Amino acid sequence: MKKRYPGSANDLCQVRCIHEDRIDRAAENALQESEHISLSQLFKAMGDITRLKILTALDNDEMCVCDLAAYLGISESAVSHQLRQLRQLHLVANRRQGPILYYRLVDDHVGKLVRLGLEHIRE
Amino acid sequence: MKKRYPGSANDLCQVRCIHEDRIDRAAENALQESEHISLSQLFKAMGDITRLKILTALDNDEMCVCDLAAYLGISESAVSHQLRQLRQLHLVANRRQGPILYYRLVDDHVGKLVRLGLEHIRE
DNA sequence: CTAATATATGAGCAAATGATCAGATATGCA
DNA sequence: TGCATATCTGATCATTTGCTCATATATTAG
Repeated sequence: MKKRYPGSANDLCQVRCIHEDRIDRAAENALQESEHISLSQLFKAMGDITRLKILTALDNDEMCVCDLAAYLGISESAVSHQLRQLRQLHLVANRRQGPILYYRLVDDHVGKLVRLGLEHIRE
Repeated sequence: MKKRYPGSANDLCQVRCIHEDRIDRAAENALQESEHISLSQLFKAMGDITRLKILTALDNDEMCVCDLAAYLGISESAVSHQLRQLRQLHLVANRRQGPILYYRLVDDHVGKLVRLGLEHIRE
């Protein structure tokens, strides 16, 4: 049941396309590429245990960089690097009080994602 | 305002602990280490764009390996490798019909996480 | 201004990751 | 049994990643 997949770079390349209709349907219903990129960046940010611990810690209370470093047992530099990523993804924000930057979650999306994720792993 | 953080490996190491109370509270309210590990594995699985596309495709309909390979434009081997990871995390399951394995989402957690994630990136 | 604190940033490196290729396993049919 | 199809798996490699170290910036106190 070999088929030639239309649009294939090389017509001679026989792609084993069992269900062309499903492939087309998947392509039609798919998210936009930009959405897939943004979504994967969001989940990737929460997919590192250090960043995840930062996020779950901030879900309780705002904390400064050296608090987080002491809590996590890693250098402040490492925390700062990770916080920059989380900032760029609009997951965390900060407010300055003198020399200290207090970080917090931007909104409750992270909290909801964590709770939903816990549902999955606890099943 | 230097403090020595109790439990520090080296008592001479002066950790800059501004808010020891917040650190203690974060530690008390924290998820278990095993939960942090499992959660980060879940999000990491969804944090790769190829795996995420597999998951969102399966959210529409079950598909076999070569369907997914054609849809994604990568080798069937690559798809199989990623599906193994998703299987091990109980995100996808399969049923065999002859020589073909049809993959599907195990439950709706992935769909919910995706929809929640989209809320965040669309804000 | 100078010193000290708090954080950010760039370079560098070891470890993790995702893809491909080659080869193994499993199923169905002649 | 022998062959083709569908999938899986191990090895390999280039890229990405997260940390540390050194250094730069920003704020406050003296």
